Amino acid sequence: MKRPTINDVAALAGVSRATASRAMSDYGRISADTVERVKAAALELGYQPNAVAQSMRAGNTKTIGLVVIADFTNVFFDRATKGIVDAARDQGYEVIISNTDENIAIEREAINTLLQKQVDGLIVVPSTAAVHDHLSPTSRQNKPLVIIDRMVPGVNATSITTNDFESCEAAVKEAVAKGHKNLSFLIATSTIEGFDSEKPMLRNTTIEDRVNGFMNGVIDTKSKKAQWVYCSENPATAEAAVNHLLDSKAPPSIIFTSNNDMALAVLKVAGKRGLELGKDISLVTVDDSQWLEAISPGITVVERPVDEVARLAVEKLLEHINNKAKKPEKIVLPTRLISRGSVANLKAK
Amino acid sequence: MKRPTINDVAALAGVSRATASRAMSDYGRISADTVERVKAAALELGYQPNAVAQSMRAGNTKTIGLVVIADFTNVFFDRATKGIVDAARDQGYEVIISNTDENIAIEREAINTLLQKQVDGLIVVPSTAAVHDHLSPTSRQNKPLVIIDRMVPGVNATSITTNDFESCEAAVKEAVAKGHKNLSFLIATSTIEGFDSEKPMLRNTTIEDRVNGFMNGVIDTKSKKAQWVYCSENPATAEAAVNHLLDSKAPPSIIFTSNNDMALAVLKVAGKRGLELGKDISLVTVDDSQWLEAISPGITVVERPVDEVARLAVEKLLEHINNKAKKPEKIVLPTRLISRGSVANLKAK
DNA sequence: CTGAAAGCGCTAACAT
DNA sequence: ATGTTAGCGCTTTCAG
Repeated sequence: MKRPTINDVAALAGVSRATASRAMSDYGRISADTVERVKAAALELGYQPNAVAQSMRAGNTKTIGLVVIADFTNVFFDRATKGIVDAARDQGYEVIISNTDENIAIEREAINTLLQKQVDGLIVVPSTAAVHDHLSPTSRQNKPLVIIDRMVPGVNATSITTNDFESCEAAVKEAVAKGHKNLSFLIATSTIEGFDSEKPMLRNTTIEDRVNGFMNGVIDTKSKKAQWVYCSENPATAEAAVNHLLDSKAPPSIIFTSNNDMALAVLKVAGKRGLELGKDISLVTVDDSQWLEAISPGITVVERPVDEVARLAVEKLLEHINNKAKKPEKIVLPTRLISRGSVANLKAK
Repeated sequence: MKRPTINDVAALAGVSRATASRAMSDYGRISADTVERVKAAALELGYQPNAVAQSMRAGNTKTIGLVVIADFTNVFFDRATKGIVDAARDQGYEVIISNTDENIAIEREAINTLLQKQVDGLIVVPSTAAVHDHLSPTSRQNKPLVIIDRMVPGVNATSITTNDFESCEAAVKEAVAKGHKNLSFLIATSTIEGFDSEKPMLRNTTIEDRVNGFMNGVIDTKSKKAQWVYCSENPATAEAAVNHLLDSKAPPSIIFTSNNDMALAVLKVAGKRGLELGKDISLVTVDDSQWLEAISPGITVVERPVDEVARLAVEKLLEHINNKAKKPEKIVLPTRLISRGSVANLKAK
């Protein structure tokens, strides 16, 4: 009743298990006749090789570990996950997934567990740029590592990120060109409670990049009025922050949000206040989703090449695993501003 | 430069590797003194147990395989995946993910690979109810299996599904109560090309369940006019199907869609035609997302308890893995109709 | 309380 | 062309 092993196959075929192994993997010198007999025996027994034993012997598991945060308000990480799983499978690798919920302690533990399970490499979305001792070559047993979505300065590993700066800047410029003079920015960050106009420490380079892009847009366009609100990721707080903006003395005509959590808050508040999107209030966010395009008006967005990020992450990781890669690379992929109806053209009036 | 093994720890601590192993796992009779010395040695060397070797010995991997379809237009599978990964981790299990894109050949292969990797159990979203030889106890080496989202009649395994029938029926009744007399149904199915009003073979019980729920609603409310369109999952085709409905002699006042792909098509077409949702055209769909609630008007939806599905799937699977489970169960969880503004109240006029 | 030895299933040197 | 043997790293009898 137990799974057949290569020994059973060998016995049935009347050969030694070394021969059986050779026959199954088509290596070494072996007669076509034997191969056939062994394969027939394997088929008859329903033999399936035990990958754990193979890993034990070979010293590799053909498995990579993915440490990621799950986020259901944008499809970036979901699509990245799918992209990575699919790309890995194409190369004969499976993926073990860990979700960190952006918690560094969980991230640490996840990486540890993955290493104990002997993954051949790691793809990580680091929860913070501030702590990275657990990503050092020693901590990761010299296993290859590719960091995606965010950079972690100080870690000697390949990273695949996106150039959010430029498109965020472009978004501001476009809004100003359309006549928006009173701008506002709603930035999500887990480093504070509630919301505040003071810029706090930002935990990751991606958000920093977006903020800088927005900022530069403001400077370049010489916009006088620009309000900044940094806000915790809590939905209720986000709505409060939006209300705060709209209740200010000089309410903004447009809100740029750093992610879709914040954009949802804007939509909700707009709905409650009866404000029409793209008319009474304008909105720009980051990370495209199908629904952002489908609703009316569609929402203007900074789109990031998530499939490309995923594809490259696997490609680069495997290069390192197979020792074909030299030095770590810092790859930054371009983003794209997709203009839709959520930004009102104030000049047309 | 190599990872230290238990032998290295034993050597450093001056004990046999059997003793070292005992010390590390706190089992058997062993002096507190030795335990301390061994653990100190382990710490000094940065010893991490090799889970592959442990699996080899123990005959289990503390890993489960998840075979799922990725779908970015609704969060059901994404959230299920997260729920499963998190629940598994709580119990000390990791999850290897395979995406099938609803392709039976890939599903077969994925299950096979997972079994070769010696997962302790499988959670599967079967791509079709029609084929299931690969899910039989023999094909899966008698490894425990839990099927989610859809039932596969004929497979002897625990399944966790949702009762979409009732809420879909309720949705129709509510719409009729609001004065809708001309109903339409847009059902996604991968079993046909293009779209058609003839009911094709449906590949899974979940869609079947929704159709039956809608159908029963029509019957119960004695609605005379009801148009049915079965449509391939292609976005362009879906839009064409919506246009077809709206261009018919008696255009429906409401469209019930079987999933969010179809709902997006309705939104797009409505946008292009300048139809206002919840006024000129009404919409009900299945599977809630944050954006369905955030936009104005919100979209009425049949919500399924995805987190509960995930939690239960892991719970039941582990019961089977630990031999605590008796017979396979067919668990059906209740769904809920969430009414929002996308269904116009025609009687109020 | 601890050590020696066996063995999980596999493959690659090393024979023959 | 095939068989014998060793060993990947670990845990668990079995002895002592």
